[in-house]
Amino acid sequence: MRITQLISKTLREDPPEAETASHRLMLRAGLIHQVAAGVYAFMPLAWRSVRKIESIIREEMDAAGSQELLLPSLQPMELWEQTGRRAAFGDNLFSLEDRRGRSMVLAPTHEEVITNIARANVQSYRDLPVILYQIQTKFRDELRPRAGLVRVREFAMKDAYSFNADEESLEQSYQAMAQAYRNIYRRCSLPVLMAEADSGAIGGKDSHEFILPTPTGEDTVITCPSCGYTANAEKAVGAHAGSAKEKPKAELLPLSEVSTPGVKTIAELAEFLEIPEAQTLKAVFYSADDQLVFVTIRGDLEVNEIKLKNLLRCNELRLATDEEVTQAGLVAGSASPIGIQDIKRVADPSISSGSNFVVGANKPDTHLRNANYPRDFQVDCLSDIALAQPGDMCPHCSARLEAIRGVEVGHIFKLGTFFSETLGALFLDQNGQQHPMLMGCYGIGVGRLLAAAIEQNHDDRGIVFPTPIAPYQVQLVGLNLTDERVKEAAEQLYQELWDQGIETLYDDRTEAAAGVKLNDADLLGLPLRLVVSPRNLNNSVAEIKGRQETEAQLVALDQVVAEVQRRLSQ
RNA sequence: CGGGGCGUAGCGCAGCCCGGUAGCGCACCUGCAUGGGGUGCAGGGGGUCGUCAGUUCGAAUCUGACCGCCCCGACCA
Repeated sequence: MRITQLISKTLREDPPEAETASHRLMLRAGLIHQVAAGVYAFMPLAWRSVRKIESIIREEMDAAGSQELLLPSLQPMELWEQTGRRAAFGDNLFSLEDRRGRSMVLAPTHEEVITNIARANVQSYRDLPVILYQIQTKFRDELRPRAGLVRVREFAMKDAYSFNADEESLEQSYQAMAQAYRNIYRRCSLPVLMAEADSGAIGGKDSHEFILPTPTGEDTVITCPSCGYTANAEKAVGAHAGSAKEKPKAELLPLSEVSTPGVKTIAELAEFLEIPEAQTLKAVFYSADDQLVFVTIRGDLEVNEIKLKNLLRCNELRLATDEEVTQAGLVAGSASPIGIQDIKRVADPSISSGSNFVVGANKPDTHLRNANYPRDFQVDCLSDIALAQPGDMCPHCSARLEAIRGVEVGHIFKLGTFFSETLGALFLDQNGQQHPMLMGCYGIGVGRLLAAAIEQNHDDRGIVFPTPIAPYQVQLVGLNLTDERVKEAAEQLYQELWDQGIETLYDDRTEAAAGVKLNDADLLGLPLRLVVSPRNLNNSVAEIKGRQETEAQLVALDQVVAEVQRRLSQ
């Protein structure tokens, strides 16, 4: 490919809207073009990378014994109502009407359709296991697209679905997919962490996320530097500092009121009374599918809304509004679990990890000292709903946990039988007994993988493409192409490289200054750069340099192709 | 949906307060020079000023409504 034939241009300056490195560099290098919020066109260079990533994914999926197929994106709404996922996805579901007024969905994922395909084609345990996959565009009307290709509304995704007769077989499929994922990341030069993850409200047992660590990531994983325990913060279990094991229970003192004028927050309360935050209990109010829930947790901890949502089995969970709280007769800032009866009460076990806590009195400007569970109040449900924090103790080895930000570049689930039961995907076992198939699903975002690869592999000059996913392997730069000798030599090299099957991008611009060309080469970041110039030509050499090397190597012109081949095969 | 910001040439921005010929940089076109890290000089093309309505002799500028985009939060199989 010749740069003079390429449609996209590079930008000299950083696009101001781009906050993350991958977004900024992809715009500057002319890889992507935004069409709407969270909707991007892939320009020719990026598309070459995407196709390489897809090839890697296909190779690993096929090697793991799964088969590719193609599924429709346009699906009837009824399918989504059958499984209840119209409500589960809510406004994230893109929907439309056809000319007859039938409601249709632009599929955000394909479990419903694939399960129906399994139902129609699998009748016997002899047909199992089977793993199917697709690489297709999916649609999700995200509240807020961001960071270029990281969170978008239309995106290519590889989704694989396994159908198994029993748990053991499901575990095998799950492990095969996990290994395929590790292979894919390795080939894309992505050092990912495999983290235990929340499996969502609908069924599911095991679930793991693959996280690429980066400070600009939108996910947080909690990890143990000692034993390697790694989990998404939504899922992670941490033993909080100052919990019961460390502190023997003090003698329970009688409840007493204390005046706390103007004190609203836990921080203010702790400061006012000169006690640690862990010596208080915090009240938080949620609306779970429009039912008010009173949550109590130790003052220094935060509520993990995912855990709470799973516990309550609700579709929509949000903080209650001030009106809802007041209407329920609660006093925000001084709310108390003591004396609450008509409201659903949920608490974290941390409320019994000490004694003689300070809580609200449900009277303005007043709190109570020496509250103790269960002496002074009861709850409907006591369950771990706390957000794990760095500094907590690892549940496996008791080392201190750390927090890492990252981008989710893959997610695998054991779905269980939710879809197969709901949609009737049944099979007969050896004994003629009918069972729902066990299912797993395994997703990887293709565009996000490209963004993650750039996020991980760049420097202050531009992208540093990993060779397997670089749009081209070599950037051939001709300096001063008005010099006929240079032009001839460069053209000849260009021809020879392609003759040897080496994907080469040739900067054949005659008018661009040397600095422009060299900077563009660094920005695009192909693995190897070849420079042909009058200076080199006088000595019958060309210059070869790896993207991350500081010194170029001089190679005799007739040895250049061999040297390129040698370097690329390393 | 809450908070903040922005829509003027392909991109980045000024002009708007104080209404009166639409401007700058990059990019693009022509010519000459230059030729190893975003080079110089000269000339040139390109804009329904987001949309609609209103005020006015006259609106990029004032008023109103709507639309879109970005950032933070909530959300995220």
